[in-house]
Amino acid sequence: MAPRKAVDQELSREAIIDVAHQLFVDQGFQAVSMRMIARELGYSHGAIYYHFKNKADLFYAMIEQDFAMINKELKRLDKLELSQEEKLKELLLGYIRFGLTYPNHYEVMFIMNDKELQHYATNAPEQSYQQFAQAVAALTNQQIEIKKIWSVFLMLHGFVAHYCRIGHSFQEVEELAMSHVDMILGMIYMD
Amino acid sequence: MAPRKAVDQELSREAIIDVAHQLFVDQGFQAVSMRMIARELGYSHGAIYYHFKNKADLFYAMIEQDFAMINKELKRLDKLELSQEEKLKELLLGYIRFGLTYPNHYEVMFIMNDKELQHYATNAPEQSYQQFAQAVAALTNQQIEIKKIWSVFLMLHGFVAHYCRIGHSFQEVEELAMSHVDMILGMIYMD
DNA sequence: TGATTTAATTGAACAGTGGTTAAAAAAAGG
DNA sequence: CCTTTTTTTAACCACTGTTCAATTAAATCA
Repeated sequence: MAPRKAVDQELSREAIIDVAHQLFVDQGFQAVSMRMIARELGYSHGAIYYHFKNKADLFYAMIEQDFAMINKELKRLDKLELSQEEKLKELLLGYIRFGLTYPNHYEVMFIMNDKELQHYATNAPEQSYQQFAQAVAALTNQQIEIKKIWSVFLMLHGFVAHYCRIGHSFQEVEELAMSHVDMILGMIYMD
Repeated sequence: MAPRKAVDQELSREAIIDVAHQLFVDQGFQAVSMRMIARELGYSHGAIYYHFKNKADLFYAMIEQDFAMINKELKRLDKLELSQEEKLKELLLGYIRFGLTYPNHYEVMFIMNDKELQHYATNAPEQSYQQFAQAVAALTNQQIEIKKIWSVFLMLHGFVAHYCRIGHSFQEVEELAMSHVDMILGMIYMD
């Protein structure tokens, strides 16, 4: 039997998540196998089970990181020295940027409908939307209707969902995203 | 060996497509196997291969039907006796109505995402969009920018995709749909 | 230092799954 | 009766997630 690897090349949760991240983003949950991840890492598939209970456990450890990222993104926005209008614009554009920078996680949160994963992530989208809605309300001094915020959210979601699906990066569609956001802003400030 | 079934219950391409459609929409391309489809039909899995070359062939035949359906819907609108503004509103609302009345078809056409089928999943919706865009351009006397039409499409898509996912019918969200459409119309007629 | 314990890794094994093919069989049509 | 059409079934091979005894490097202790 082949020997255990030396400690300076020991496998870690982070290393597994990194590789799994690339593969999941590239091919989706179903298409990626534990053996593929292990092969990519240069380890045997059994080794992953020492660090993660199972495939779903690995997947959720992975997206937990990116939920933290959304919160960080919202806090980053709060600290910027901008006018309310500029902050609002940055919020909307930031939503698109996040969705297209982490398309797989966006898919899990707002698009994917996988029976196996649904048990874990059910209320996550709702929570995320609540944060978004509160930010929008604050940045418009509560002048905007609830219904309108919801429409704004769906308008952004439509953009991200589409370009997520056809696999475009944020850079590739940045200009379009900006014009999309401008139209939404025009609608917000219109009576 | 078990006998061949009597002719009055003969398997047909249509019957296979019907069952496959439900399963594909519910669970995605990868998660649905030829054996599952056959089991649901009450036939053995080999029988499907008499009617379709392989799994992808079955999927393509299925999606072709769906796109034919949306084109028919667009032509129906053209014949209505309404003003341009009313037609435009009916077009946008009709898009949502179609998506939520046939959520299975819509999901397969515009939401479902599978690497193995990405070529088809990007080209076919593109054609459908072109028809939609031409209709919008015509109903606004070509006064609307191309970019704006595309944004309108994505705004509608966001609405349909979301309520498709959580399984709401058109009736359940009709009011919200109308206010969503009104916001989009306001944006269209604004400079 | 050497012995022992602990942590990490391996690879075989299990119990399935998948798409696809092809020979055999039987119903239908002529 | 013979041919064609349709269906079944076994078989092939390459997968899958997961478990677990065996194995070995590192860490700890005497």
